[in-house]
Amino acid sequence: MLRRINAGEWPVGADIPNEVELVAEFSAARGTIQRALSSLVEQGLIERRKRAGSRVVPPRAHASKLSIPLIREEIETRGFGYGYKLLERRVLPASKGTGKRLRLVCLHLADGRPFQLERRDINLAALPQAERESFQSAGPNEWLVREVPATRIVTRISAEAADAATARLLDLPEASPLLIVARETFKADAPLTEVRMLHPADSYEVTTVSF
Amino acid sequence: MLRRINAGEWPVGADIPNEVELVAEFSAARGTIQRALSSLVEQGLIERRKRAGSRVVPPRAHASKLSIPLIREEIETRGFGYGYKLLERRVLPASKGTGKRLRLVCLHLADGRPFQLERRDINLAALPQAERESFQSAGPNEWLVREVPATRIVTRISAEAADAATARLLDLPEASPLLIVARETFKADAPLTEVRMLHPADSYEVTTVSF
DNA sequence: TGACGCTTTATGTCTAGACATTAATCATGG
DNA sequence: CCATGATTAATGTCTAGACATAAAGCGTCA
Repeated sequence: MLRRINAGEWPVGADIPNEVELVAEFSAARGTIQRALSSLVEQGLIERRKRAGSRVVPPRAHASKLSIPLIREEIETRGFGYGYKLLERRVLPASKGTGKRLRLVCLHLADGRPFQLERRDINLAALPQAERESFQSAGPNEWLVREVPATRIVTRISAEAADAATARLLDLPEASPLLIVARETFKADAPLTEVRMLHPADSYEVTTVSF
Repeated sequence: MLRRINAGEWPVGADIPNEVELVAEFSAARGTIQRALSSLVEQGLIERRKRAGSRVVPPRAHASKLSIPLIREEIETRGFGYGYKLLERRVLPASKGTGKRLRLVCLHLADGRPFQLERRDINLAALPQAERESFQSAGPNEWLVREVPATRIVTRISAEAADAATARLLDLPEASPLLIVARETFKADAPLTEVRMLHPADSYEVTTVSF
C-alpha cells in the first residue's frame, strides 16, 4: 500500500479500496489489513472515516520526531570532553501564581568551552525531594529524568541575541545570536520544571530525521 | 498499565507480568493486551524481548513530534495577512556533485512585514516539471507538497546572525539574530529539494507538544 | 571447559468471526 | 422544502485460537 501511495497509483485525494476489498486482494485477514491501515494513518498518509472510507491525504506539514537528548551524551557523542559547573542554586519563595521553586543555573562545557547555559526552575510543591539534592556534580536534568516521568512536555525553539550577562557566562561577544531550547514539563497538569537552555549559535543545532 | 508505570507500581527496570498473566488479570484477549503493550513501546515506556519478557525502561531523552506547517497557514492562524514575493528565480547549471537545479528566493510577509526568507534549490533531475512553474504568486512549498511525497526528510534548526544582504531583505539591523529552519527532502535517496528558511528571531519559534 | 544442539518460554504475527460505533444516505411527515 | 428518524455501509475494537520466531537455559559430548 505504501508503494502504491508513493508511486501515485493511489493519488492524493482518492478513496482507497475498503477493507473488505483489500482483504480479498491481499488475501489477509481483516485484522491484518487494519493494522496496515492504522500504520499508514500514523504516518499521516491516509485518513479514515467511518462509513466514508479511507482517503489518501495530501502530504501536509511534515511531522517528524524531535528528540532532545541528554546534554552530556550530546557532548560526548561529538567526541568532546564533558564538563559541568553549578553557577547558582537558590530557593525562590512562593509568590502569586507560582509556588516555592528551586532555581538552578548551570553551565555545560564541551572540551572546557561553554556549550549550554541552563536556567531551570523546579516546582518544589510537586518535587519536594529536589531540595535535598545539591546538583554540585551533575546536572538536574539527569536527576529529573530518573526521578519522575513527565506526562506532558512543551518544547519551544527560538533564537535571541545574548544580553550582557549571558554573553559573559557563555564567553561570547555581546549580542551574539543564541539558539534557545525552552521546555516545560508537567505531571498530570502540575508543572514540574521549566528550563531554558541557551547555546552559542555556531556550536549547536537541533536535528530531526523522518522517514 | 500506563497508570501503574506513572504511579511507580511498576518501577523502572522491573519486569512487568507476562502476557498470559496480564490476559488473566485484565480479562482481555491476548491480542488486546498486545496492542496495549505495543502502544507502550511506541511511547518509549517499556521494552520487550522475546523469551525475556517486558521491562519498564528508564525515561530517556524525550522524543516529541515536531511539525513544520505551511508558512501561509502559520501566518494566517496568527491572524496576520499573508503576503508573498518572489525575489529570484534562476536555473543553476549542473556542476560536479549536483545536477541542474532551480534556485528560488522568496519572501513571505505577515501584515506586510518580512516574516520568512526562503532560499530553495530544487533538483531538476528529479523534478523536471518544476521548471515550468513560475512561482510568481505562490510559494514553491505548497506546490512541492502537492506534487511529490517525500520519503525522507532531514530538518535542522539553528540560529545565526544576519549578514548584510539578508538583513536588508528582512528589514532588520545587520547582525540581528535569525532562527533558521533548514530542510532536505529525498525520494528514495534522490534529493528533491533543499531549503533554508530564515526568520527574524523575535517573530518566530518552533513549538512541539508531546503527551 | 567450551561448542553445539535441543527444549522451553516468552513475544510476534496472523486468522476468522463477532459486535460496537459512526455518519452518510434515504424515507417520511409536517 | 426542511427536519427528523430509520437504514446501512463503512471503520473500530474485541475474542479465541493458531503457528512463527527469538533467545535463555540445559544437557551432552569432544
